[in-house]
Formats: sequence, structure tokens, C-alpha cells
Amino acid sequence: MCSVFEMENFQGDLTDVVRGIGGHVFSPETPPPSNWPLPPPHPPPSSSDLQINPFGDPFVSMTDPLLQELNAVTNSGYFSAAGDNIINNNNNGFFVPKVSEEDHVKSQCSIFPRIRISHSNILHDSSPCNSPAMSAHVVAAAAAASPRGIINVDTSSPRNCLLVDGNTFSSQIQISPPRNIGLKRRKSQAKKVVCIPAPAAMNSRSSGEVVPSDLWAWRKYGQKPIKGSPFPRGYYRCSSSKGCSARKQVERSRTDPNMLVITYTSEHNHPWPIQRNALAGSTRSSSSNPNPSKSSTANATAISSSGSQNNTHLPSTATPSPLSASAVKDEKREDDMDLENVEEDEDNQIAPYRPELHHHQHQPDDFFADLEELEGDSLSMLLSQGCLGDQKNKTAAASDGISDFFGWSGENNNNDERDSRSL
DNA sequence: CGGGTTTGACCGGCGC
DNA sequence: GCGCCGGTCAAACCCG
Repeated sequence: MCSVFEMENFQGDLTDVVRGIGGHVFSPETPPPSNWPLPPPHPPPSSSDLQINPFGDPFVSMTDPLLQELNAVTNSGYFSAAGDNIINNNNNGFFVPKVSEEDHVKSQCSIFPRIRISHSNILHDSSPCNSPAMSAHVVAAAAAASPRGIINVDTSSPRNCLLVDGNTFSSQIQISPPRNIGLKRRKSQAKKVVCIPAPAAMNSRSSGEVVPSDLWAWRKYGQKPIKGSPFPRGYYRCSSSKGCSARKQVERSRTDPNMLVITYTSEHNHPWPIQRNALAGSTRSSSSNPNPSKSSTANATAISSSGSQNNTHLPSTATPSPLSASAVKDEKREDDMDLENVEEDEDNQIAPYRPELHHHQHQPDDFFADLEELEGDSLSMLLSQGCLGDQKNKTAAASDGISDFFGWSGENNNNDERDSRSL
């Protein structure tokens, strides 16, 4: 799988750094091979980048399912040097959020789950592309966001093994339940920090603030200028579910304005939203969108960041799963069941997490067709390098699951119409 | 009308 | 104790 986590083996500590590219993770101790191609420093995200992965959030970086097929280690990835604080952004336009954690030393109250990789080799009969929903970023997201349970990422391809401290793993990522939830707020609170390239071109609002969207719906509740930084910090809380205490802060890096620093605090107390918050659909940003029907389902974050958004390729993460209403319900139940099962098993052993990859009927190939239309973009390059070969069916199915899950369906799928109906 | 953003005010932690 | 500063609140407003 594409996930790459640098895990800590000891209990109770959070993942310090997550870095990787195309499903490969390197620990600081095992930097990428020196002969890896290095990208120019901090390349600004291109429009194609954004089309492919407009999400800065680890929650939704859905490039992994593709990248994992691409053996990206040799083809595309690069990593920032160990210890640096630069976003991992490969020259194919994919970026890998760097997730770190703050304050976990200071505060013993890790509200975030622990993430571990076990050495077990539980394999599923699946293509590496079959677990898109558990891409590294998604897992990271889950780690940051899921209040519960264990998430296992099984990989069946050596290409997708993790490299942790020089070891290769079949990755099982176990996210242990949070500890000491609800202790002190504020400064002693554990955080996860994700650095991503700022999709400024597409996702900037008049203020210049850029907020990548993710699976969750976020509502902005404040903005403050930060001392020492020319950029304000936006404060968001989860609006996917009432009572959810999940928050995130979004600010531009003061050292590199092209990068966004997203700090996640607290956790979601609800399952992954299948449908975005009910509000998805009413946004002022739509007025500036030449295609309001597309933008109307932008979630809060997307809304907040999409004032100038007009790219129809940009997957709206606010877009609920392009499932029928009933399908959505079923999927929600299944997801809940998964989560519950995970929770039940968390004290025992690694409960295989099987992301629901719903192989829906709607044009799985269109996803790729659309992607391939992005001539010259990185995804096409990547796809041309192997993911569309004899694995295309699997990949397409997986990607269909991805697109379903995140509302990616390409232009041909008018998710928003579905969304509005489902709402 | 419901839910979003904006933004000034307020609160509280922390350093001096 | 005081002030700084970050985080949150909440009223006002916007939008579909």
C-alpha cells in the first residue's frame, strides 16, 4: 500500500513523521536513495497537480492508489531530506503531506491514535490498488481523525511495502485508540501537523488563504493573524457532525508561502462522513464559479478555499459519495460496521481494515478517461507507467471506489446532481 | 431559512 | 501581576 508511516513502537506516542511518496515511506534514518530524482525546491502546485490532488489533507490524498501501482520509487518520488520540513512533492505533481506531531512530549495526553506498523503479512487477495481508501494519506487522516480503532493496511505487492528504518514491511498500520481523551485543551493538546503545497492558484480566496479540502466538512470559525507570520491562521472545526470536536488550523508556512501547514487537533467523534454536511451546497463561493452546479456541493473547506475555483476537474471533497441515496446509507452502515468491528478488535489484535470499495456501476473507466485527458499532467505520466496495464480493471475498480468514496468521478459524473438529490 | 464566512471581542495560557 | 498572543465566541452578513 502506499502508506508510509514512520511508526513509533512504543505505546502511547503518536506518529511523529509521516512521509513518503507513491506509497513508500522513508524514515529519517532511511532517506531515499541518493540517485532519486529531486524536484526543484518547493515547486508550486500546477493546475494539474490540483486536479489530481487538490487535497492538502492527508485524509483525501487519493493519489496513492495510483501511485502505488506506479512503483513510484523509481519513477516519480522524491523525499525531502530527513529532518527537513519541506513538503514532499514529487516532480510529477504529487505531493505527500508530511505529518508530524507536536506537543506529544509535552503532553502525555495523546488525543490522537497511535499508529503502528506490524510485520504481519496478512495479505488480501487484492491488487495494491484495491485499498485506495486506505492510502497513506487516508490512513494518516484516520490516524488523525478517527477516534476509534485500528486501521490496517494490507499490501500484497512488494512495491507497496513500507520502508521503515530500512526494513521492508507488508504494511499493517494499526491505529490504536487515543489515550486520555479530553484532558487539557489548548496548548497541551496533541496535534498533528501536515505540510502540503498550497494550492493557491485554485483554492485561494480573496484573502489569499488557501484551504485544501478533505473528507470532512469543516466550518471556519475564526481567523487570526499570527505573530511572526505574514499569513493569518484559519481555524476550522468539523461540521460533519454536531458535537464533533475535531479542529484544524490552516496557515501558510512562514518560511515557504507555497506550503500550507495544517494542524489537526482533537478528533472526530463520528464515522467518516459519507455525505458531507447538510450544508454542502450553499456557499458563497459558488457565485464566482462559472459552473455553480459543480461547486454547489463544495464542503465547508472547499468552500472556504474555492472562491476562485472554477476547475471542473477539481474533485469537490464536499461532494458526497456519488452513490445513490440508498447506497449511501448502505455504505454508511458498512463503514460504521467496519469501524465498530475495528473498535471491538482493537484490544486484541490487528483487525484487518477493509475499506469499502464499492464497485459501482458508474463508469469506472471514466475516471481514468478523465484523468488521461489531463494530457501532460503527472497523473497521465504515472498512469502510462503501469497502472493501466493488466491491472487496469482492478485499478479502475479501486479507483472507482476512491472516486465513490471521495466524490471523484470525473466530469462525466455529475455528482452534484446526485448530491443535491441525496440531500 | 439554514448553514456558511468574516471579524472584532473575549478568554485563558504562558513568559517575564 | 501584567501583558502578549493564540484560540474561541458570536454577531453580522452572505448565499442558494
